[in-house]
Amino acid sequence: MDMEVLHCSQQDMNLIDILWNQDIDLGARREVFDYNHRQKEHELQRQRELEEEKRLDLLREQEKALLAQLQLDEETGEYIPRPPSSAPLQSAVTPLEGTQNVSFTEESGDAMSFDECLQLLAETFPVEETENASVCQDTTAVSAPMMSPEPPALPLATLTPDPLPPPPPPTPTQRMSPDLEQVWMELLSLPELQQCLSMQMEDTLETTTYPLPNSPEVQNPNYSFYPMTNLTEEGTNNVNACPAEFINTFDGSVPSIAPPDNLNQMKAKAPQINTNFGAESFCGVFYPNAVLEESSGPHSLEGTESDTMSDIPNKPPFTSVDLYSLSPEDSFDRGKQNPITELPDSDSGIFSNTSPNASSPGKSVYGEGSFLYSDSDMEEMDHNPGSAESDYSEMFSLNFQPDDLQSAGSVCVGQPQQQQEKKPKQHQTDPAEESGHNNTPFTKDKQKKRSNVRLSRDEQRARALKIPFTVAMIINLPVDDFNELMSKHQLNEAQLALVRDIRRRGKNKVAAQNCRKRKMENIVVLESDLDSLKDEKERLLSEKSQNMTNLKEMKQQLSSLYLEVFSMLRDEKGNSYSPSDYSLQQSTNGSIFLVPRIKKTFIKREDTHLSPV
DNA sequence: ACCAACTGTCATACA
DNA sequence: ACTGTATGACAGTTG
Repeated sequence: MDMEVLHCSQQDMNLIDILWNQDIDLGARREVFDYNHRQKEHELQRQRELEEEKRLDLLREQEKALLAQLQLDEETGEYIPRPPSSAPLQSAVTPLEGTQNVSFTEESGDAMSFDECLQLLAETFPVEETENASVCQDTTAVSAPMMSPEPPALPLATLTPDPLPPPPPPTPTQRMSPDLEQVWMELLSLPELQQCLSMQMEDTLETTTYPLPNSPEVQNPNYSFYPMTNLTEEGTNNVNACPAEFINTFDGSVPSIAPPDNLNQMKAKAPQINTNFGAESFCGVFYPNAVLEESSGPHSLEGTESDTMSDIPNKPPFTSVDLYSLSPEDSFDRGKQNPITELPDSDSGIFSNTSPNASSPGKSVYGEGSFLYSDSDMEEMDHNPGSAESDYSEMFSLNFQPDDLQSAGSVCVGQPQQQQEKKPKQHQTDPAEESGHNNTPFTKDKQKKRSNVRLSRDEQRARALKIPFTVAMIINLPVDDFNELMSKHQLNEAQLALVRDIRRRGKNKVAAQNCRKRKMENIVVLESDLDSLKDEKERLLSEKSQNMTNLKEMKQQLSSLYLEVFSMLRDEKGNSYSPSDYSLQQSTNGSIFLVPRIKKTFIKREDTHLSPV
């Protein structure tokens, strides 16, 4: 294993060094370079995983009968043998089954060739799966720290040449012998296998990318990618860690990859980012010259690479400013007090793109992710009608307007023009707002402008009291984090009061917006109900009219029938009864009586007898 | 100047 | 008790 890592990394590092020496933009080149390698090795890894899974299935069946010691597989729900070293391997491998199966089933055309490759691999390296499993375990163990008994990943600050976070101690089978490694390399060179791998890579590119320990940048301790990979893996949990270079490139986008339920873990790990990483430590290495450029200009890579590549613009936030635990005052000053550095180093620097789905407007669940939004991101979301977050994008954008202004130029991806308009406006209106006067409105969106005014007031208040946090942080941090943040900094009473007021106002503002939104929705619903009720009323009236018509017709028919019956009645003398003198009445038992009308008056007075017909 | 709509804020109740 | 949310009411801003 180590040999393989060293072997691959040596080649890779040579290439990298060449690129470095040639002053090539490593941000792009490296990705392509590493990407291919990663794809290939990733495919191999997956093949090994699959093969190992098959082997493990056999072992399970055999050992099930033999071993009394059983263990419940968390993934499959079935009991599997628990050897000292294989048990964690199983649990580490099984999570990948789903992806593998999907990938295999999808490529029906090359299934045979791929299976052949697998078969060849299985026959050639019957024991190597464990090594591969260790790799996978590396990923899964970190991604599911709660589930795995393995020790946590290495401290991020600990940069060792060993790319693997400390998985369980390597067993003899986990290490690849040089011979096997050579065979592996030969296998990799097989055109057929490469074709299969390329097919697999296309699938995995869209879904997942796994970090390979023997990737060059990981291998080299000088590259700070690896810790970032670890970090990301920790944060993204099951999200299938991205390649280190990707993660490094869009550190800010990582949370967006993570499902909402992973935000908590992200949040838990966030401080480590700050404490263990200097932003320049890993960005400056790879983007010594590009950091500032990327932070101020559109990215050529955006849109040309994969979807995840589009998140590159989010890199500057992390590169320039830490999360809130990193000297907030510093970031505050940089973001607001220094107009020059405001563009790249604004508060939005601490924001990263996160799925807003994880946050509900009515709750503080913006939590980590919400305040990690950059305003430009929020604007993008606002301008993206098709996004799922469109419902809440307004509120978010309102929340983060101050950062929007401050960071207008920092991540000017989509609307540099508009943001450039906003920024000078902010500076001009700030003094004006103090006097209660507002200057010309530049923003098209009145809503945004107002929120800007409001939040800029709070910003100014916070600035006046030297509150070392951003308004967005104050408002959107969860209670625990907020309290923790408060406890970390010695704030006087005025500062505390202001911070809590800002938080209260910010939350209440959102609540008011929600309330009004609901109110409007209720009005719409009520109007709709009113319309439907009107329609119902019309329908019922029409039905009533129809029923009246029918009733009238039936009465007429009954009257004619009545007369017809009367015309057929005869007395003893054969004379017909006069309808004016007699009437027909039906008793409860069904019998019909001919009742003299004259006697009706009688009936009232004296109960006369009725003559049955 | 007036007005309507929008928005932020406060006070209060409630969970 | 604290925090967040909901909502009515009020005031400021804006077109």
